Amino acid sequence: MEKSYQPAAIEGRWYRSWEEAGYFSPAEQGQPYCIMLPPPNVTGNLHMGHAFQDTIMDVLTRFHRMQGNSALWQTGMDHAGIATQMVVERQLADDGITRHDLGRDKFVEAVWDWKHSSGGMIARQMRRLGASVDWDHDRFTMDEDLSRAVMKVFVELFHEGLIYRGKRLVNWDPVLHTALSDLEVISEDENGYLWHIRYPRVDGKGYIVVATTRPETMLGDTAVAVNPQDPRYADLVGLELELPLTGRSIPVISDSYVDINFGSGCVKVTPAHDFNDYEMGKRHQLQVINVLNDDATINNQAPEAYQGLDRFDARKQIVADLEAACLLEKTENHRLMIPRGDRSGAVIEPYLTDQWYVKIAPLAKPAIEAVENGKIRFIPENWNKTYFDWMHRIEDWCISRQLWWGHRIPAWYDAEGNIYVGYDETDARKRGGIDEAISLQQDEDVLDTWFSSALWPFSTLGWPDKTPRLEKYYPTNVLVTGFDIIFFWVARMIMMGLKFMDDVPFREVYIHGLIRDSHGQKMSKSKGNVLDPIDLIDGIELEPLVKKRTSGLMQPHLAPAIEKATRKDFPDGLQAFGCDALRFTFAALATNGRDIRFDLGRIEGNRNFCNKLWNAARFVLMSTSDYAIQPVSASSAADRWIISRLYKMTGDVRGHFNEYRLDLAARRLHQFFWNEYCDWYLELSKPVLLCGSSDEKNAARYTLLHVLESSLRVLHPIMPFITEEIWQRLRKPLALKGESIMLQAFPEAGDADQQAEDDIAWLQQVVQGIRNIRAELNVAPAKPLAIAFQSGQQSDRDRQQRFAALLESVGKISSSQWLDDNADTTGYSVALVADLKVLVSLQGLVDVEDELARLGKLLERELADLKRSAGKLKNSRFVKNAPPAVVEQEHRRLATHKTKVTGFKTQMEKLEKLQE
RNA sequence: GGGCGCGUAGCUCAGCGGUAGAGCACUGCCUUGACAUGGCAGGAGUCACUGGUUCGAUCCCAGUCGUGCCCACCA
Repeated sequence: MEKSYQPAAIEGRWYRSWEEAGYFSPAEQGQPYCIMLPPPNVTGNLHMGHAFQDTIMDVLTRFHRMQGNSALWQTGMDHAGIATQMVVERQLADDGITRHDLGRDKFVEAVWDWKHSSGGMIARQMRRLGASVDWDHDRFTMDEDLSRAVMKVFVELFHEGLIYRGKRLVNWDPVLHTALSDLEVISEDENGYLWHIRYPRVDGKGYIVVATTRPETMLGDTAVAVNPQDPRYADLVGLELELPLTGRSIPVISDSYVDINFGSGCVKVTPAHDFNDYEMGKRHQLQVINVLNDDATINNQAPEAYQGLDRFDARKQIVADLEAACLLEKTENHRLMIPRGDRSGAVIEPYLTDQWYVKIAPLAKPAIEAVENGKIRFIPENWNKTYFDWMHRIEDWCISRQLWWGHRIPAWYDAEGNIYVGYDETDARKRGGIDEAISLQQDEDVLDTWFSSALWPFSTLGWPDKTPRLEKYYPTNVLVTGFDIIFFWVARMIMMGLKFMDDVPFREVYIHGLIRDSHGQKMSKSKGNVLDPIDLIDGIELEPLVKKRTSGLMQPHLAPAIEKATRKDFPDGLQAFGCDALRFTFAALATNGRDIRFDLGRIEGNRNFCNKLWNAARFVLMSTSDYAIQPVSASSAADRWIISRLYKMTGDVRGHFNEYRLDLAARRLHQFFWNEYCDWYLELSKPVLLCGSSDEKNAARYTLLHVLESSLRVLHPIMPFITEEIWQRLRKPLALKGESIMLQAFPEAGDADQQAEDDIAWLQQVVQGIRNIRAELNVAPAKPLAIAFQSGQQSDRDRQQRFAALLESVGKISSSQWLDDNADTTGYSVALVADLKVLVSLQGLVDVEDELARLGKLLERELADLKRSAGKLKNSRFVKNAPPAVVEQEHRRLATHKTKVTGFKTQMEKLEKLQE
């Protein structure tokens, strides 16, 4: 074996071999266990969030696969309507063409071409991560099967009255020229103005002042509203006002929506361009005047002077014109929420159009109940509150998009505008009773991407056909996802699953945190703080990293700052840490419900852990390879101890995996393997291997191998590659059956061996006492020491005898002896193990004063503890009220501290006498 | 305006009713036949603040401050 672990050499090899062997396909036998991969966008690159999430899912899948379950991790990709269309349009733009130049069919063809040539990036990256997904059943939301599912759902919901077409205000993206759902609109605080405008009274008796943040919409005003409780305007209601710049006049109405205390208390009402005004307009039967085109320029409903102007240019012009007409009372700075499209970044307009909607209330009700009655459990639990909040206020879902890439809406119109819905035109005709003579036109729109994603848990398994896979794996076990798509995806899957499968899509939803950079910032291309998981695996030099981060920026002027920050944060680029170190780091950071600051220190430490594992294996193999190993049950205290610890660790890790506490599992594994197996057991095995009897040697060799092999299996879900590589090397010495660690059984926990645990705990205390003396008194670590024991119990004498050889080796002891209780110990340095004195001969080694100082420090600590224990026990309320076990424990502590205090004190007195 | 988090060692984070933990960083010693990506031994925290409940609070409750996120129609 190499002297240090070289991940690059083995990772790709093992992944290929697993995939070729078909190990990722679920086993025929066993309890079904299924996780749905949240399908990444086909345009996407694997980012840290994916890598984190994939690691969690892979750990769970491998863990259950090793328990003999029929484990399916369903993979696939999402066609991501808007995102994908934008990518391809941008490419066309490079050649100076628009999609309209190509026409719909040719454009869709171009998207498919693009998908086939460059849509597989994420799948390749997932392989680098070791993701054990079932590639044989890879799915894409635009596949024929899945499209059939989409059509069926649409048609059925339509004929049930749960999908309808309606004209109302939607969120309109004037750059992409499509409607968006509420969720795709991001509102953020931005700086703006509040303009106070005078609307003159038609009767010539002065004017009313209205305050607005959007003066350009006044062109579509059809009323001014005041609060009915507002005494200032009570007698104005019903009056007509002159709408400036338009020549129209509009009424004053009263509506309790108006806030008396905001602005002037008068609101201009523009039903066509504001959601609230639209509602108000309905209440008062106001006229709805749309003054915008679909690209947000002013249309011909407005005065000619403004027609064709962009809305923001029109705003400037209108403000100027009002000012010129002395109708602008004042302009104030004002913070307001600006809605923007999550893809285009364009300011969204409320816009009156015909769109398709899902009537959501009937679907939401059972979906709420499923969480209420525990059929679905959120982990951590508090997310169900977020879920309920949203589900209780949910509005009908706008599902039509004015795009070309996506599932085209299966609706046809005749010349009168009647609607016919069916799987295809023939079906639609049949259902509507229309013959060939009447010509029909299919709806031009496609469905929201999330419409097909909502069906993912059953469409990927074969629905609407009753396939064995669907039968076996639905409902799935757990959904692993980020909180950011609880509304977009999780809630909608629950609704659709209950509606069409009559059962929940998953029993648990594990919500993980967001991966941030080491400063707590969200990772994003424009911030230039993105880490590529593949770079963490393979490593990257500084210059290519800088180039990667600064090229292709939307705002190129940010490049210098990004370059500077990158050079500061990663002066040497990134080292190659390997996949297992990355995965282990993700697991260790996967704490419940908390965002994650990704810190290079952590992954470096875990890379070292891989190396530790590698070298421990190297040692074990070097110590065993030339021998025929006979399996034996452990007999020595050390052998029994490490097995007892292994059992404990295995049980703990199982529990942590089952509770989605990958962080605790990783921590526990690290602690066991490094601190118990390597630091203690390996060291304890060395003297046995060197000079034990042949039976003892065999037992030690077997235990070394056996515990290593079991640990590898417990580690495998988190670190698949290194565990497989080492496990393969253990097959021969342990005569293991099976081809791969992937398919081995996950170890079972077993009973603790309390006697062995007590024995080794004693030995550790003695050794640590000696080491402390050595270090504190500056005795060379390699210098053999003469040791004496004094006082203590019979059990101390027994143990000292049984472990003499181990003590000599691990404690670097040259000789040991027992002293009478009254023997002179002034020439010694002392460590206490309960009432046993471990004495190190000071002769010529140290200064008495140093020893006094050392003992003084220890004494001080014991005295403080003694005082605390005594104080507690003196408190009668404590003794009376605390549980007996706690009081008992306090008594034991007090006794121990007393013994130690006495021990240190007497030794110090002797030394002080010596000094005089 | 509502809701959800978070504030524990220099840093990143566990713990969440019985004497404060890990990794990294730091200090000292050590190239010991697995590993210097290492070993051994250390130093380091009034667990944000103020009250309350309790025999006992980092942990439970209330409030304050700081900080992050989500939702929401105040023109």
